[in-house]
Amino acid sequence: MTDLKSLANPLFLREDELRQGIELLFYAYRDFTRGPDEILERYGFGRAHHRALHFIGGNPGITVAELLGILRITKQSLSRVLSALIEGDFVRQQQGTRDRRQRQLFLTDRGKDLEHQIAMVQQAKVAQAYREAGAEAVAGYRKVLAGLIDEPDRAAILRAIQRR
Amino acid sequence: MTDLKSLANPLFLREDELRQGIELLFYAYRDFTRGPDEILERYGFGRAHHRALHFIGGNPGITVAELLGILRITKQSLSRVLSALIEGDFVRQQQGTRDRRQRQLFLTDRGKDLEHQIAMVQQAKVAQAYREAGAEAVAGYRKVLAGLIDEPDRAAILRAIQRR
DNA sequence: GAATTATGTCAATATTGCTGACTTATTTTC
DNA sequence: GAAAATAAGTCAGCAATATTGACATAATTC
Repeated sequence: MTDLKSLANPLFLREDELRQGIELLFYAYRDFTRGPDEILERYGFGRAHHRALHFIGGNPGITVAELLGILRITKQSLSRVLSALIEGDFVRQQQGTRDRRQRQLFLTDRGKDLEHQIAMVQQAKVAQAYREAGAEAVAGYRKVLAGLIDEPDRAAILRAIQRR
Repeated sequence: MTDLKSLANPLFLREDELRQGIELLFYAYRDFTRGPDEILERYGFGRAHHRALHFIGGNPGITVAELLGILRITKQSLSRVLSALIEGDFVRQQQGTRDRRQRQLFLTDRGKDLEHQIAMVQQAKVAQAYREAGAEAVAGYRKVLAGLIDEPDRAAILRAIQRR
């Protein structure tokens, strides 16, 4: 411990500790997306559809540009996904009130059902992990993940998340 | 439906708290993969190549089957990625010693360089988040992420991660 | 009125994943 | 020692998700 490793790293974060943190994120994300994938398959949808459903569900009236900013994909990629969701009556568009160029997005009842169905699976998984880890660990989990969000949007994202 | 809901919430974990935990994971993962992506692009590689490089680098001599089990993709998907890495002299194969059917995988010097280059970027990001959050938060982060890993492999993964 | 913005659309392409069928070499089992 | 199982590789085809660049329309802002 008082060896080369900590000398090489002035902040006492050993390389293998950091590697563990990185791999845990990989494994957790890998397994976290599995449940949703199985449900979505039954509707002919994929992960991209779920992300759209999720963020429209959590932000009713969100504009296309805002959604693009969250998902960090191109307009064309989102377009395909949104078209499918609108076509299947999971999402509806409404001309913006304050700016009529905008299309505000909302879940239909069907969309709410599907979003909720998937959310329950993910929430059950997170709830179980939270319960096993305890409240203090949860606070740490949130703190570290927040720190992994890139500036300069971190503050805005944290505000948006905690608004609800 | 009502069953799922109560399953998700037996310990007074409010839905919006769980949603926050879910979204933090999404945002953190989104930004966490950005740095690597930019480096990989210069080599004509993608995220899949990085995952292979990473786990071969961390587990020299890993077999194809073991790597498939970690990545949870099919043999054919891995094959394309592995072929490109071998072709470009980033990875080399060696017939297994204990079982000659196996091909053990190793990084070449070139592969180690690239893996290291990307690892530095990711480790810097994690180190910064760890520093900002503090040691106690880091423990919580790890505890919750570990809980998100699916059984029955969780214990084996945790052992493998901590072996180094 | 001109410039900018929000959205949508077209065509082409890349990456990453999938399935199913089959082969070869090797090890294990009976 | 023969049969079965296993590890790996390969082929052909397909699907989801992403990309870029160019262009069109409508509405807002300057």
